[in-house]
Amino acid sequence: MLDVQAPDAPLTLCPNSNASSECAHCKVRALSVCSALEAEELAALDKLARHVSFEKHQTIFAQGEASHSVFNITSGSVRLFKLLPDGRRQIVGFALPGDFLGLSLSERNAFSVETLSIASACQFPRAAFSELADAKPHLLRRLYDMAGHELSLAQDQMVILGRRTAEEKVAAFLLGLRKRWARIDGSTVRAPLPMSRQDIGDFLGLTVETVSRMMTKLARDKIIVIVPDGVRLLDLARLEALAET
Amino acid sequence: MLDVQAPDAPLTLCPNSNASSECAHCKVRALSVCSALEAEELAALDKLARHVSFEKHQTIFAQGEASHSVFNITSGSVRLFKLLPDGRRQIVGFALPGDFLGLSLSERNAFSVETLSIASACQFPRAAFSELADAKPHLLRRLYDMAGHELSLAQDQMVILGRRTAEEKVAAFLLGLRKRWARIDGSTVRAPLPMSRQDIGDFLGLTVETVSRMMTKLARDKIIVIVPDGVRLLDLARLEALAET
DNA sequence: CGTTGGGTTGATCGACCTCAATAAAAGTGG
DNA sequence: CCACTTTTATTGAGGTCGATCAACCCAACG
Repeated sequence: MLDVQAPDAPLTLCPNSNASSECAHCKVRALSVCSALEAEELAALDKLARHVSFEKHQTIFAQGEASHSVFNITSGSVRLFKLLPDGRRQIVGFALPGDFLGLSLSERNAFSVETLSIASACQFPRAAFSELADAKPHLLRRLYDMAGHELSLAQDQMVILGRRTAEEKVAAFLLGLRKRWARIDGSTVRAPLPMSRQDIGDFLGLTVETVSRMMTKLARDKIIVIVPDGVRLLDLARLEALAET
Repeated sequence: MLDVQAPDAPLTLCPNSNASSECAHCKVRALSVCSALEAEELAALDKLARHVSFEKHQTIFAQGEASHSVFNITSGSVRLFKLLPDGRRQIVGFALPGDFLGLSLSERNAFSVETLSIASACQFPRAAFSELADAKPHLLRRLYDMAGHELSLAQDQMVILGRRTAEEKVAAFLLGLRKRWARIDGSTVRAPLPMSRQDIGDFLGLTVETVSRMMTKLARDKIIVIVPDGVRLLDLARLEALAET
């Protein structure tokens, strides 16, 4: 895993050979699938890794296609979504640096993934990765724990989608996102929003307009401040009261 | 795992010793976590298993409590749900025979589980089960694959909750449930509904009344027939058209 | 600058919720 | 097996939250 946040990182595929011994410098390693692996396992992973970079709004893989690779996001962020035949879209998640794409290792992609910004990732061939998981129980356990965590987040999202009002949805979304950013950059009140209002709406089961209205309502109530590229959470207590679990 | 569907099975905890060598007779083995395990692994699982039975509407475990056990449902069915402080409820899933409860192996239960009918299960101590998973890579891999499958179902449910109309929700629910019953009893058009309309509503993000109205609408349109304890799916094609992925 | 892709705001509409009544089913005790 | 209660399901009438439709704003960018 390269240090992909170097400003001059090329927007191209890097040859596999470049990836070796780069895990040691990886900024997201502590957050990602690679954490808590032994040296030998990390080395084996390293051998499979190929570092890739993507432009803004580029498709990484598409729903329904055969799945060739799994990815570990190293910089930037992406949206995971499902499309209905009539064009309705449900975003099933956003992946931030350190997040893993392809936990379910299925033959076909269950959703599409597009970047929200320029982004980079470690790419692993799916079949080889699956075999490595079978050969390295620590890795498999790590994947299992991550899948359990994702499952739990998905269930939280079901509550949000099924039983919360528009205002509660937006509050819960902002809190959840801030929490995830906190792991990455330690920020405590800033929540960058690399995704559009439309994306937020498609994640929360709302329209753009409703998301916008709820954001301005939260801002008018002095609970958040809308800043360029994100929000600042002013009143965590009231935000949590709105999003109460 | 006992043959729990014996009509005179007592509604009590069975001593651990009774469970040994019973996996061989388990009716749900082919469907459950136990499938695709080697003899030695199955024996190790068997040693941890304790067979338990539950009455109708009994709580198996509750949201927020420390998690002591994981379960494999052997008969009957249960609802998995999350409660908000104000009483709103979101059902995050129904478990049928063969389904596993506790995939995420977390310290605290993320949801509550209640039976919908009399039910029975194989109970395993969580800590010992987790250790066994680390010791038996086949078991771990099986758990991982099941978690990936559950995650995929959860994402499908997000689409249903976020982007489908009431009628589509009910149609998708009935189709999904029939598919799951088909694995168990091979039935092709019958979908038993052990859960109440309220449960269905809390699963789909609807009210009881709306569920009832949509069911009668589907029945009026000759797409389903409402029968005691369930529905019969008359027109799979039209039902699938409504639920189209 | 014009154009384009968000984002915000307002007015109106409708799908689903709420409240209420009734019906049907499932227990329960005699 | 039958009154009686309790629970669950259905149906109707009316209200509301969020969707829809439609302007308008604003910043980025060729």
